[in-house]
Amino acid sequence: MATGDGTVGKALDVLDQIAGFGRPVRFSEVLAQSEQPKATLYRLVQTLLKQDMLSHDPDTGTYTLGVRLVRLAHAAWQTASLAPLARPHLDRLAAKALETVHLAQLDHAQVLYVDKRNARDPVEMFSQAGKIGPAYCTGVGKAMLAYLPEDQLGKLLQQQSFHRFTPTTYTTEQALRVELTYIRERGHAYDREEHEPGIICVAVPVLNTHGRVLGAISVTGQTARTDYKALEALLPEIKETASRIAEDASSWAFPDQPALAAGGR
Amino acid sequence: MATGDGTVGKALDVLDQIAGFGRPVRFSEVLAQSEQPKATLYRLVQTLLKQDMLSHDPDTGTYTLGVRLVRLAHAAWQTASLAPLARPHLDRLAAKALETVHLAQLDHAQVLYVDKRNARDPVEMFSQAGKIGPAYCTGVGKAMLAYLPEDQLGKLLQQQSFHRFTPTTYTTEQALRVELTYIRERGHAYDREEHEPGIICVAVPVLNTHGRVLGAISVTGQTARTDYKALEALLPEIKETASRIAEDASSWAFPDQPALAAGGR
DNA sequence: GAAATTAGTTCCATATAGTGAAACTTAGTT
DNA sequence: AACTAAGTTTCACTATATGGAACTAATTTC
Repeated sequence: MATGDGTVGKALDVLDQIAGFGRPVRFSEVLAQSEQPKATLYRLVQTLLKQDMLSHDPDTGTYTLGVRLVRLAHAAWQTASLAPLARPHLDRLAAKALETVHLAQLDHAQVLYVDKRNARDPVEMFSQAGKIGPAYCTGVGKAMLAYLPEDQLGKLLQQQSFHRFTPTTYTTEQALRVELTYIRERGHAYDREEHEPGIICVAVPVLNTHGRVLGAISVTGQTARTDYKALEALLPEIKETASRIAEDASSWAFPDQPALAAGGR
Repeated sequence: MATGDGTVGKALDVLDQIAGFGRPVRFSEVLAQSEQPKATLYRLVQTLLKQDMLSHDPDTGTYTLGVRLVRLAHAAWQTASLAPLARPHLDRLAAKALETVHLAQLDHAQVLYVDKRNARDPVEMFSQAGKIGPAYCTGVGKAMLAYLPEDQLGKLLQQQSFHRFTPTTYTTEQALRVELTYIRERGHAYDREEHEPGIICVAVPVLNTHGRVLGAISVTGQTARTDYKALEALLPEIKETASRIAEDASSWAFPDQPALAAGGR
């Protein structure tokens, strides 16, 4: 928990903490969770309040994440996540796949689902996305790990818990490393009920021009309703989708009107 | 622009700034916009980088908002915005209204649209929301201003630009204040093509139990396709929706299992 | 209704953590 | 090889954050 790093680090930890509650919280609740002494925490909260990163309801004496975060949230979603850019491609894939499609990115040792498309009810959205999961036992997670440079991979693997969720979960770094080799060879990853019984998926990484991992997409099914054969049949589509997303991502990075920048907000 | 406030404030300003670009930026671009001296800015960026609030692409030497923000984004959206909670109510309203429905909240002197429902294509979402607009000449903006306590209202009105967008735009504080009185009297606000020609709307504030302004909802139409009569006919529905949202908001603030809190991430 | 408990806020001497001018190191030009 | 611009590091200085403790509501208990 202790990210340590200076005042800014502490302030951000407070934000994370309050975000973690998922509801309005009182000062004392935060204090109980915090390592910071009362006065320090108090000042941090006050600072964040003045910065509009938190808001305070004087009626109930509770704190919530503030509007400025919501605004930044929007920008982050637009810029830092592949979601908005990948949307049309995912839609197309979801329509063909008739199964649940996920778009994920790496967040430290974990997988962050940034978008999800369900063939049946195409609505749902941001509320659905935002979930996190373990990297070592999900299709998208393994697909991304497989294409990471060794130094990063090493660090991330050390952070994995290798908890056994199901009988097929890889529970050692070595076993996982072998699997990653196969994934690199064939260009896609499987989830063979490694995280949840009855849930299988095929996943493909999204790599930019330099071969760097941007994210991964997957098509998920239930053993009751589908099998590997059916999912594999979709692989050309999935790979096509991944490369289209990668293409869009590479081109948008530098819209060639850097002149506009001066105009700012 | 200079929010001033300590190291945290400066760091957040950097985030805002990078968010403002809406694309990956180089250090020098940020530096050019910044009031901070090179070394200071550099350290701030490094800190944010270490904190995962920014990410750096070594291939292009550019910075983007980081995954941690995307994660916070999700939490902020869930907690700080009325959107997820209002969703089912808005859906119902949109179905009946057959017009565009907006949900907005106040962000300083501006209106932040946190959700938007279009009767025709019910998809779209976070990407669509997040827009901001002026408070003094939009239905939702005026609906919220009308119910603000005087001290806050005074401050906000000073920040309004009162730019004339159309012939009907209120361009003085005084004129707007008169309008606000009427809004309080009848309980709803109109946008009489004050922001965009041909666009009209009725808006209603969402007030919590204590009478505090949480947000506002509106139904928008085009003069070409509809008129005030038609929109007014929807008022009972709109007001009903607003009070339902308010109700939900009040009850969710304190789910009565505060014991769970200890479990947190 | 006085005493005790808990939540929230302010003080202030201290030292830590942030500052920024300048020097240095790449990397890219001419 | 000489020049320029972008990015990074250094270091003496000092502004800023720190946190123990004291203070002030609010609640609760006896």
